[in-house]
Amino acid sequence: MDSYDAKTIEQKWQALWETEQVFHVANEAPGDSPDEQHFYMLEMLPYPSGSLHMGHVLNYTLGDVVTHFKRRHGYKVLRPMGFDSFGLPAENAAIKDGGHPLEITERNMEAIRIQMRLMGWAIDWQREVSAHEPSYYRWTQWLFLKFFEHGLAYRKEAPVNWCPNDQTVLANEHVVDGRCWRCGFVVETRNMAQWFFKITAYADALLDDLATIDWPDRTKRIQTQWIGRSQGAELLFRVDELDIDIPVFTTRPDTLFGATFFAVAPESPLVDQLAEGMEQAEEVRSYASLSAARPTEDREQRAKTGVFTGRYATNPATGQPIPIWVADYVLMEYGTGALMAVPGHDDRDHEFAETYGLPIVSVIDEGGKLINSAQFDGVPADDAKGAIVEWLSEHGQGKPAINYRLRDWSFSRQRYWGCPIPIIYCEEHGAVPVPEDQLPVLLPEVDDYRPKGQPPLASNPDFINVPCPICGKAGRREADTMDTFVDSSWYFLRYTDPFNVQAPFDRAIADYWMPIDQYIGGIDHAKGHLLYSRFFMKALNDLGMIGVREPFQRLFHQGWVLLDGKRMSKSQGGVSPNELIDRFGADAIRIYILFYGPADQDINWSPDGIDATVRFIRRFWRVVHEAAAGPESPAAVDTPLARKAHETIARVTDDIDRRFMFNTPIAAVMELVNELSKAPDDPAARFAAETAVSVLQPWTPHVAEELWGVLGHGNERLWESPWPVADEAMLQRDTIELVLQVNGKVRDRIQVPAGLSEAELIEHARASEKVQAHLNGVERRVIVVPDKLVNIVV
RNA sequence: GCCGGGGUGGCGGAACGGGUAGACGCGCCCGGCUUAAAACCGGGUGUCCCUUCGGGACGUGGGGGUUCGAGACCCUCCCCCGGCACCA
Repeated sequence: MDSYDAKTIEQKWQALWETEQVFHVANEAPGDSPDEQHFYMLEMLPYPSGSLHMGHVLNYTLGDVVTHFKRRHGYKVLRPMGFDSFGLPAENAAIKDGGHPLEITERNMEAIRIQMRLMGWAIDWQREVSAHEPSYYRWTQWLFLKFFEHGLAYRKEAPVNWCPNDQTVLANEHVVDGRCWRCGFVVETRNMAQWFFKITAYADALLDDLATIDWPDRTKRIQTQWIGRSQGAELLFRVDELDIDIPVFTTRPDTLFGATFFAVAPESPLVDQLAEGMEQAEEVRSYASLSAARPTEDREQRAKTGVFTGRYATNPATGQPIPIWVADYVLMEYGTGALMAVPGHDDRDHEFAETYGLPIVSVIDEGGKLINSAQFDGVPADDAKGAIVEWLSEHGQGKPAINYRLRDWSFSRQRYWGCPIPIIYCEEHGAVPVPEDQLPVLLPEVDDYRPKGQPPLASNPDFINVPCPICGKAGRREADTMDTFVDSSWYFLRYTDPFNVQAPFDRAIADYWMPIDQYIGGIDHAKGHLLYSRFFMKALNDLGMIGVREPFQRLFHQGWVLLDGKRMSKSQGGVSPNELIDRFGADAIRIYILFYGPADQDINWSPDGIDATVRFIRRFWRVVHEAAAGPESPAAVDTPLARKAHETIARVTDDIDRRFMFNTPIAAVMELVNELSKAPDDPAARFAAETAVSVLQPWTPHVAEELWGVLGHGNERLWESPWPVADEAMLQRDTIELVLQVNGKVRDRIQVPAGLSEAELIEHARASEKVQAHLNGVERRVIVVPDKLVNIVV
């Protein structure tokens, strides 16, 4: 017996897998084996800003176990890999260290490919896709044009989030606590013409379809809250002097009779209109411009302020005039930018009314019924909501309405390293799409891609100055590039058909594989990537390009690998998977990262225990070799060890398949190996060894393959051998341990034959001396759980 | 403020439908092998008490409850983590 040498074994099998491309799956010709079971396994693709860290190792090893498990159940498994290769980190690295983003990106990609091969992950490398390659982004541009054509991508001037450090606009999803999610700088609001995807058109679909997918509740909740659907009403408040009706959104139409003033956001275009011609016009305008300029971040911290415009609106319920104020607690971006203020039933309105001495009227009593509300007095508030809206709607002053928190996705970025937006601006024709046959619009070389507030592409005249596709007169290309989240919103579709030069993907092929059966990635993408991709899918479905409406049928979030309490990242360094592979071997690392605990739980990184994993593999190696030296196990051998082996098959299978547990199967195999080492002469020893090797294979594909050969299966390939099936009969026990309790306390444990009647079990219980010692008193009751326990209550 | 997740030995965790708490592993202790160490092998290891063979009490963040029986269910409090947040 040779001693276990991870490096030699791992190199040997990795070389074979690569040479024979064993993890490649081909697309069937249309009509071929339509009944074949297939499975699309995907983990979120890496961002090549450095090499992989232990968080990736966890992510991709999880996917790898599922891949092997499904393959060995006869599924045709698509498990591709690619790179989210456009984006700021590569560009920032290039600016910092010199060099070109392309060079840095491709260098990192190559390092990651090498790491992935060293880990032994079962990836179909023939389908590799990278966002920055023209063969890919050509289709990102093409999809953008389709969206543009159908009004799903549009350009408008709007207040957007500006990161002063990265010198670019950010989507709402990437502003965290008022700061840039990448660099942590406080985000400013700027008015800029920007490109948006009309994700709000799908707000309801994005909410409703959550019911159709198997996702963690937590993630669904994050998306639900982010979309923020509120049911309420739109009510009109008339300003007679100006002959206008101002709409407001409210979720509490039942409190309308208590609306004692009206408030408008400082940024609202109404401010000018209201102030015009009033004696306090100057005061109002300067208040509005001052408070609008305040960073949103501290707006909520301060005491509420406001100024009276001198105008009045009519409360549609009471017919009374109520003063119109401009107030900084009114948000332009929510509802209509104006609100009816009900100080009696809203804390914020109350605070404002106290500050400025405005009337406070209570319209709901302690019993939840309306008061001071004319004909609605006595109506329960919940019923009054509908009743009041209905009453108003008869006069055209209100209607039911739904409001969302979700905003359209702003995706233009004033940076270099991204997908160019295929639009040409013409004085006469406006934003003109680049004709399809001229795609891709290649990202040109530029000398200086440092952020200067102006997009770097703007300073490249050869790129910018092009004729208008419609009239041929001088035009200008769009100089912004796309958010990288556009690239990653459809990459999983390209994997299905990566070489297509006619279309981003063939619908029949994509329909065959989609939706993704199992997606694995970090929960940090809950309201970004995972929402954007769902939007893309729905839009593509509506455009007739794909047959499904949800991209990720089942979703799992791996936990974070923490180093000193912080998430591992590439920049942080510290733990290099390469070094660990070199010292301990990939199989040991794979087991180590999955044995730590449940996969959705965070891991506090510590190298303690890696030694133990290597020790286990060595022990496994030795015990299997010993069993291999012994005789073949008879076909239907029935010994305690054989039963343990069957039980292990059942446990491992159930743990992966039903429970998505990856740590407990390792423990189950360890138990089997422990028993095997204690019973080397058991006739089932060889069978037990084969079982252990076979079910551990998804975790340790290299050493398992090697040991499969040692056990005499050298002509087979374990990675494509059927998953073992436990014999039900062998899972039945003929004796069981009966727990004997008195008053719910365990007093004895005895071995009895399985399947005894209640009376027989009670008889056994009474016969126990240890039970008898505690039976001092009147027996009141006996509880029997068949084949499990007897509890005598005295 | 609103919504949600979690708290089990010295440590990571197991216990899946209310039925043996602590599987498996780390660490530690004892022993074997060895000139020695490493490696490896065997045994022990929740806390406390009965000097013992054996046995007993307590024990899953605190308190209370339901139940023959609670880590699991209910109420309440404490602590940690996440999402949303002047969202009308």
